[in-house]
Amino acid sequence: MPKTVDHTERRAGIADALVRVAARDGLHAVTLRAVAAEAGVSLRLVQYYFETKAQLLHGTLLLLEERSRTRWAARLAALPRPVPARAYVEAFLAEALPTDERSRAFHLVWTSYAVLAMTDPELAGQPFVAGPARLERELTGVLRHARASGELAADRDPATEAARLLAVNHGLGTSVLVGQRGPDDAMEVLRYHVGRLFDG
Amino acid sequence: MPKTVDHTERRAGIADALVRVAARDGLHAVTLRAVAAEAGVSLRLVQYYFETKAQLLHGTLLLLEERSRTRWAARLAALPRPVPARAYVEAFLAEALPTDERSRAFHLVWTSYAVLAMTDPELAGQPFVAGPARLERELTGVLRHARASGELAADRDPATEAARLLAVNHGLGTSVLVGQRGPDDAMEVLRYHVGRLFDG
DNA sequence: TCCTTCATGGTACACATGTATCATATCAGC
DNA sequence: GCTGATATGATACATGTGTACCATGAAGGA
Repeated sequence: MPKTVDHTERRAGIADALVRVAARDGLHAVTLRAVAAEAGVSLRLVQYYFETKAQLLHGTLLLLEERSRTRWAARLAALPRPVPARAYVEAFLAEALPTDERSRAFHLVWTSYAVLAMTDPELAGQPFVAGPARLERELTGVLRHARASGELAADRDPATEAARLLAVNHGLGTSVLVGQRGPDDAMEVLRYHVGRLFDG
Repeated sequence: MPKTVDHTERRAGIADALVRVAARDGLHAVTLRAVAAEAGVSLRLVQYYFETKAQLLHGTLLLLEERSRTRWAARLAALPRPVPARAYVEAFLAEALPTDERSRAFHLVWTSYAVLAMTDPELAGQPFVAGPARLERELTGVLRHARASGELAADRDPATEAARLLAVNHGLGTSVLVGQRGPDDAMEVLRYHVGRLFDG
């Protein structure tokens, strides 16, 4: 075998270019040629590493989800054990809000794709619904445990509280993305919410 | 002047066709020809009543917002005076969740357009950010008044609570649109939230 | 050394889309 | 009844897009 190129790395470079284009001009502006130009490669190369456009998008989303999972795991590892529910929740919220540029790009691409999945049953199955659903289950478990240990008040419903947390988080994220609110203001509201949750 | 046709009505018919196409196939599938076919008119007619595609989208969004405002006013008119804050909030939440098919189409189009506005500064100005912002101000006012009258606890911050309400509402709306949750479950969470807000 | 396979460049093709243009029927007003 | 503006039909055009095809350099194994 000749030339020997790291496909994973090449694919990551192209996927990053896609994310940059999408974050700058929107997902509708993501064309094979635009991604190729942004990545500094030829159109043919994008075709070579991702057979089709659907696979390009799919692969990019998978990469984003994997990185998100990694960051989340790193945050969790930095917490004391056993993990206090409040620290867990706050770590989650700090991760799931578009604060810096990278995070903004991530959430923008994700949200755009979610909107596509709303009408395309082909896309609906994949992790773009399952990811948040999984997070919600995990959060529910943490809150349930916290309630059992007395960290959370007994009259709180873990499942509903988890749904509420994800909902308020997503809603604030959207308001930041559209420029209605700054990340700091959004974080303020989230802190208020968490404070209410644990301190009543 | 000949023929005399009601332009407003014609435009409304075409705009409705656009909403149907967008709700069924997504905003990316909204093409002049698709809208024309859905409306049962020729491509030329769509061009005639909306000079350009941007104006078609813009006009449709304006129509949707006007109708939304009308429905909201009707709900408000049905409430007893002076309006109890809790009733006001519950009316708002009942309106702002994609329950039936019409509401789902409305929210889907709105969300899709909001995603476009995230990267297109041309679109960012229009009511698609101002609408929710205005609602948030109104809600803040109602909650402030409620706090003054004792209907809302004194340790609640009206502005933050309003932001939180809109955020959780939007987040739940999105989860319904992507099929993660049914409208009933979402309404359940909202009721829980409102209950917490007023009853502690 | 040669040859097969990988990596990459260039380009053509079919198709959809927004917009512009030409044509025509219909009817109000003089 | 004539006329001119209105409403609508049909179609052409330039452009962008995803995909397919052909060619070629590069390098490791026989």
